[in-house]
Amino acid sequence: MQNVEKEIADALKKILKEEIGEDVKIEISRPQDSSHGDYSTNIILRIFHKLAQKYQNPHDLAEFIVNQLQKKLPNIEKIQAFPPGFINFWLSGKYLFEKLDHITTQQDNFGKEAQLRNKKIMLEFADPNPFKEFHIGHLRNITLGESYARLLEFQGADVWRVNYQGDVGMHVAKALWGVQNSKVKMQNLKSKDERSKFLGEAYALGAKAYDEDEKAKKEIEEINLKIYQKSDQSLNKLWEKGRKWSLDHFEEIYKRLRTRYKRYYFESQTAEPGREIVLKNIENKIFEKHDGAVVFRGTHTRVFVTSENYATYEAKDLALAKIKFEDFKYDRSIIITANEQIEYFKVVLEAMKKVSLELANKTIHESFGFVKLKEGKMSSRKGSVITGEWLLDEAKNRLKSQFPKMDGETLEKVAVGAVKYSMLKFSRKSDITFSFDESISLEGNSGPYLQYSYARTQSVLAKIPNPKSKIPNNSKLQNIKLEREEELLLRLLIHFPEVVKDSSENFAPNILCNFLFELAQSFNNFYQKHKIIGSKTEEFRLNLTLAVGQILKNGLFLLGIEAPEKM
RNA sequence: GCGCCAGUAGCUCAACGGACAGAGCAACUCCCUUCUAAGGAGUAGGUUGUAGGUUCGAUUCCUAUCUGGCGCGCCA
Repeated sequence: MQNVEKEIADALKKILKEEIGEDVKIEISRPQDSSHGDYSTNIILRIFHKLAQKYQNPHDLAEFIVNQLQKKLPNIEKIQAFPPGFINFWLSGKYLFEKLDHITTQQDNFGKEAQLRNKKIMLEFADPNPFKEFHIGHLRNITLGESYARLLEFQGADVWRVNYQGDVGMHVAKALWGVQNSKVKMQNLKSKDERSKFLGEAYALGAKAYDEDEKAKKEIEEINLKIYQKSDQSLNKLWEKGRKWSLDHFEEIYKRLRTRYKRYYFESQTAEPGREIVLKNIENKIFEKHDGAVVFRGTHTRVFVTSENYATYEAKDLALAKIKFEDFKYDRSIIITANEQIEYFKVVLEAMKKVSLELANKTIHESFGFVKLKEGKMSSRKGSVITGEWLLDEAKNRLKSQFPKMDGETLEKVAVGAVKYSMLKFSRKSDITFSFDESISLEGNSGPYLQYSYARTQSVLAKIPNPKSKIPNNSKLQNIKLEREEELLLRLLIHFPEVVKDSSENFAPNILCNFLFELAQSFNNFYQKHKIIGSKTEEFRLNLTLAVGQILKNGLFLLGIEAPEKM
């Protein structure tokens, strides 16, 4: 199908070039208010200063351009200049009906683009640390990451989802110290819940001791070194056991969240090569020795190898980039972490630029905001953490008490959908204040609202034996006089591909959330006012319902949320 | 101390430098003999932290200032 935005932009570009003798960049957007048309541009206001001698004001120029454009755009039936100088475009009925047809034909592929075809993208997200809890910050990370992966794939990219987990380092040493000094016996713990809870408590114990007790601090530092060197047999065993417990637990969460990783990377695997990279580059002055440690002087100074001679997170990341590239010759490598690592990555990338310019240029750090708790503070060192699993279970329990008859599968889909949506609907970079009640809300701008709207479309369609056979041809449709609600819905539907593209390019699932919410609202309004089955225009309305259902399904998929047929 | 980010309705958040600053929740009115009421229609709620500036136009950009969060050589 033709791309109307491009048609408009090209036509405008040509006319403006004749007027001012140079190329201008034209932006076509969807007006917030539907009374301003299906597409709009502010280009006249932007370039008016160049033609101020020839025209009285921007509106006059806009009028002139509108006249030039008339009849040049086959899919546009009305063009209008609006003060102070906007130009607004309305799509033709023919185009709208063709598009509707296109949606129901394309089905699950509707909205797909080929922008990123043949592009290999490495996408690292989640990054929970074994021995520590999978908390709601990780939940936001994994939810954003999975959605981003799907958005990129929808644009044609070949995406490798990878997960980098810190199985060595001070946090592990603290947890192991906690294990050794805990009264609880590991062999008594049978269930996965008990085990992950125990590890969380052990970490809290170790972290507290590290801060408050000099002797414990020494012991923890020793444990840390022993793990790096793998020098202590019994400690190794403990480490392997705890590590496995954690990873098994994480695996269950990934499954519930419908995320599958292509590769797992571990810090135990990047530490040594990372250290080597750094040591190798002291002589050429990229890194420098200072107070026994090896540091890099960038925007600020960071330690890459400690005076105890083990690699820090910084050094490990240098090796990770290399290992990743050996596995998958990526065009782009994206790492998703919380905002607090922005400055950290700035310096690591500065160092990487000197060590390996090629990899550094392909690497992008994308961050997201902190998840605050409305109900109180969260701290893993104090053991007062809301775990991802707890939240999912809590959502499910509350749902169950409200809908006792709902089957287990749907319960899970809706509960997970509610939690995921609550992480996606806000703009990615801003901190969010997280509330249980809102995160598992079923009303308003929520995951379940979208799922419910989808189920509603399916429920209507299920009443008709074969709704697809009821799709009329276009010539028949064009004589239909549309109701207000139908027209608004139809004119909204068609923007889905643009929204997906926008959402993908900016790594902003919230844009898609907002659109889907608006769409569901518009459909529900239509549904409330007009009877679908048995109406005079039943065929058209079924077709519209089919298209809405399809877009909700595709959109929810891109958010990583499942769309149940029934609720 | 330095740096980064943010302050928008009672609450939680939207708004490529654009058109009367929008939603959801909470409050108040209505709508189930009708395809799913997890729904729909409506009312009320704002000097966008403060003071300047740039612009045809500023929540958005700049400067100052206040408040909050985060980050700053041996954690990850």
